[in-house]
Amino acid sequence: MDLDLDTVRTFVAAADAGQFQEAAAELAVTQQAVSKRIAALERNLGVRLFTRTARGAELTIDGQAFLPHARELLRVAERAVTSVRTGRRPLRVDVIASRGAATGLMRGFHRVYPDIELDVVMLFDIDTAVAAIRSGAIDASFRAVAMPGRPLPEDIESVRVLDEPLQLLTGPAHALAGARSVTVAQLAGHRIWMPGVVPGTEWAAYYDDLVAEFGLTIEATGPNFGSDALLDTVADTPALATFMGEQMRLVWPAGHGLRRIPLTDPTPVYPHSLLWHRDNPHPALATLRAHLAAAAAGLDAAGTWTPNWVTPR
Amino acid sequence: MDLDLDTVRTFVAAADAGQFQEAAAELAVTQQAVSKRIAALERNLGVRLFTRTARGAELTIDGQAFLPHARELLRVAERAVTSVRTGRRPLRVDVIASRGAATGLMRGFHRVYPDIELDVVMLFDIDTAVAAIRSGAIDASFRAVAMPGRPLPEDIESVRVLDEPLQLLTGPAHALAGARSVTVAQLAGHRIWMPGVVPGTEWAAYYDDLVAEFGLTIEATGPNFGSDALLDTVADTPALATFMGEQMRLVWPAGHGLRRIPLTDPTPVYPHSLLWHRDNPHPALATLRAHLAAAAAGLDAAGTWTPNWVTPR
DNA sequence: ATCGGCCACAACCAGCGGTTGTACCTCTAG
DNA sequence: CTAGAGGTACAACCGCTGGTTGTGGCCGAT
Repeated sequence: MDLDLDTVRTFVAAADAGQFQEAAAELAVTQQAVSKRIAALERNLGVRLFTRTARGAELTIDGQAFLPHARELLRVAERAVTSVRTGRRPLRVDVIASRGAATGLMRGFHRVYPDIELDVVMLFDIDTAVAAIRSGAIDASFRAVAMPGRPLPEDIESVRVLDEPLQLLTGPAHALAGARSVTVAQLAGHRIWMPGVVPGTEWAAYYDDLVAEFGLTIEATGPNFGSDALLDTVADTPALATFMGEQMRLVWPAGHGLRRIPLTDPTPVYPHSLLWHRDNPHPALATLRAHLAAAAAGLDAAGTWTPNWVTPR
Repeated sequence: MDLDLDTVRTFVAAADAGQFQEAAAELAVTQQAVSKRIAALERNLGVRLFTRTARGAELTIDGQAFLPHARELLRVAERAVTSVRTGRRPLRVDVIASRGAATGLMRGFHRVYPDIELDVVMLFDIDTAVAAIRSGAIDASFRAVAMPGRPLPEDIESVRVLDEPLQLLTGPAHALAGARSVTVAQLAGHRIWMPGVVPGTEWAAYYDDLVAEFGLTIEATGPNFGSDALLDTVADTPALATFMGEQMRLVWPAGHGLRRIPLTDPTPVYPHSLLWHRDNPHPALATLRAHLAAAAAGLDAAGTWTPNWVTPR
């Protein structure tokens, strides 16, 4: 069984017209073609959709039930096409990780502006994102930090939109597992494991600064086998802990007793910025920027830490 | 431009597999067929969806943006097909008029149980509805009243689920237009116009009883040109008023100054009942009945009027 | 440098889905 | 009652879409 959108369109036209002939005229085909399409659709679905009368065709109950689904199908097909049509396409935003803070911000935006069509993609790194912004392939990008000593191109604008506090993630047997909160100084001497942090990226620079300033021990070695494997290991290893953004949503392994512990004194935060092209005329981009600016106005930098090279607020 | 669902399915399979060969194997076609389908899709959309590499094909940014729409399209197509598949199909409910109280009840049900799939149809009269319930073409029907002296067949069960108060609808120049509420007795001598009430139906019987008991003047004559025409006429004719269910949502003609005036002493109510087949095993039907029973428990019959032949509460 | 894995292009062919022509049904008008 | 209008279905025909097999080219790994 496979629906054919042309046939579905024919069905909707016939249902609206109340007869095959008129639908055929609208669709610029012969009445016989419509008759055959509907017959094929009915054969495929295994139900009768119209009762043929002397002055047309009217929907059966099955046809009535099918009609809204058919309309929805055409709507979705239309949206799918416009999602890749250049010009008046949905706002296309790149987020850094599907469960991170950027996704949360976009969800919040969508709640406030449900009528603004959005497409979300995930690019590999900030260089790809900047190139995509310049080429117009995307309209905006959430990036955690700017690289030290490497300013953005002049035609790319950016603004800090969210500071996401870092939390410590430990297993139940970890020495700090019972703490309600932990100061950064207390972490000295504990092993912090951050696999998958690629040297040379903004993340590596961020943790390098954190280590240098507070004398932590961060092991960035080892390949990233995915967050599931990371969580399993942390849960089972009393001597290991890791960092994680406060808003990161996890597929929480049941019964592992993992703890999320806030960091204080100061609280290291991931600075999230929105990047876009100076000349991008997409109307929804202005709305997004205004929305995020309003949301960011409530941020409080007191007691937080970031490397000194990040984009200022 | 017209999407082909088979092609879209191929696109999703290729995106998931990361290469055309594996997608081809899953779809039981040759690699060349997949290649041609994707090429055709890209040509139709006017964008490149994959970048071909030596070890497969990975999504472009456009491809990433298109992917969720493609998945959605397949989901909707799947739902469309199941909506007419016998067995495990969505709960199919007949409502008496698209903007009436029954629709409101179903919306409330959908809010509480958003995961229960629903299809709503509108049948012509109670006889059609009963036949459809007995044949299994629909699972339940909202009907306003039972006919006097014509009990439901034994295999059809029903329960009162809502009493919808009647309101008076007048134009701005009507004698009662300024009233906050109107007693039924005050209506004596005023012309109430109810075009489109077909003699012999439950509606006709309802208004016959109302007339007989309170001495009103109801004109049921004339064809029904639709609610728009009715509203226009009522708005422009000082001597005319009509009845309307409290929950009826109207396409309110702007600037016509129409007034909805509650009726009291007593308040005539449309009794809405849910009808279903004794032996219908659809699990969602039990949920709907329980939901409506809970909602109906809060009804208060004090000060209301119905004909004495309606299904008791 | 060669091999393996993957995608694209070419040639071919079956069948889907269109067209025209016609039959049949039903309601209505004379 | 009959004839005509308006609507749908069936039959025959055919072009083109979309599959197949065969083959070549590209890229990365050994």
